[in-house]
Amino acid sequence: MVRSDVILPGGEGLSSLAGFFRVFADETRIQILLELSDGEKRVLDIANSLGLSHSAVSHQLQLLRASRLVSFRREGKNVWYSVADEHILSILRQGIRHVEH
Amino acid sequence: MVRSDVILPGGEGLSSLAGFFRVFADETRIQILLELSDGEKRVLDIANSLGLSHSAVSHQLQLLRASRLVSFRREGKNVWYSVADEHILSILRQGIRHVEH
DNA sequence: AACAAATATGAAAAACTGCTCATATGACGG
DNA sequence: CCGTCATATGAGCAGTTTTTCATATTTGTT
Repeated sequence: MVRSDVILPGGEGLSSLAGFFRVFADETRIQILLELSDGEKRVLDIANSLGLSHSAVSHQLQLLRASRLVSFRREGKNVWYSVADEHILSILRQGIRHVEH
Repeated sequence: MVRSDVILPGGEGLSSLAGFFRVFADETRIQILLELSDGEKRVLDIANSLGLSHSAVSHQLQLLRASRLVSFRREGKNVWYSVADEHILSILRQGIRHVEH
């Protein structure tokens, strides 16, 4: 494999590429994504499952929303979150495969 | 896709998974890996190409070594670095594809 | 041996992250 | 409308990360 096979990201692309990987670079966010891989969940569902404060989860979900890794829909008081698309989980899976050797 | 399709990493696996993605979560390290995707390079080659100090590059290379993302061989005064395996670049490529939509 | 070249390392500053705590917003029931 | 439930947001703190600067190590040359 030579460099020309990699589409080189220039200045701004480089920053968004690093930013993209940075989202996965946190245990809490990974756990949230894995929780959501199970299906739609609300903020408190996730917080309870993972033993985290609702605030911590909400903050991370805002970040995941901003990065477009999760979708959400409001239903009354509740907000249901889900993984934005299959591709996200496929990247996680690839990472898992790598750390498992 | 349901959760059982994702091999769930437990406590320690979760941390190494996050750690794995963290390596890609930095512009400088991505640039270094892209430089190396071109073929073997020395510390100063990389530093000059990217306009960084040799010290900064050397520090990052130690980190990339510790994470086993790069290989290296000593040749006299020089140390030649290269990407450890094709899989690393394939993950980078997948990320690039994603940020490009 | 003395020196220069390439790389490595340590410490400390500067920048960034993720959490907590407190407060705010928005929706529903009474 | 008032209280409560679910979620969101802002400020600040603690811990981590990345760079810089100075110094050390290692190898080759004269």
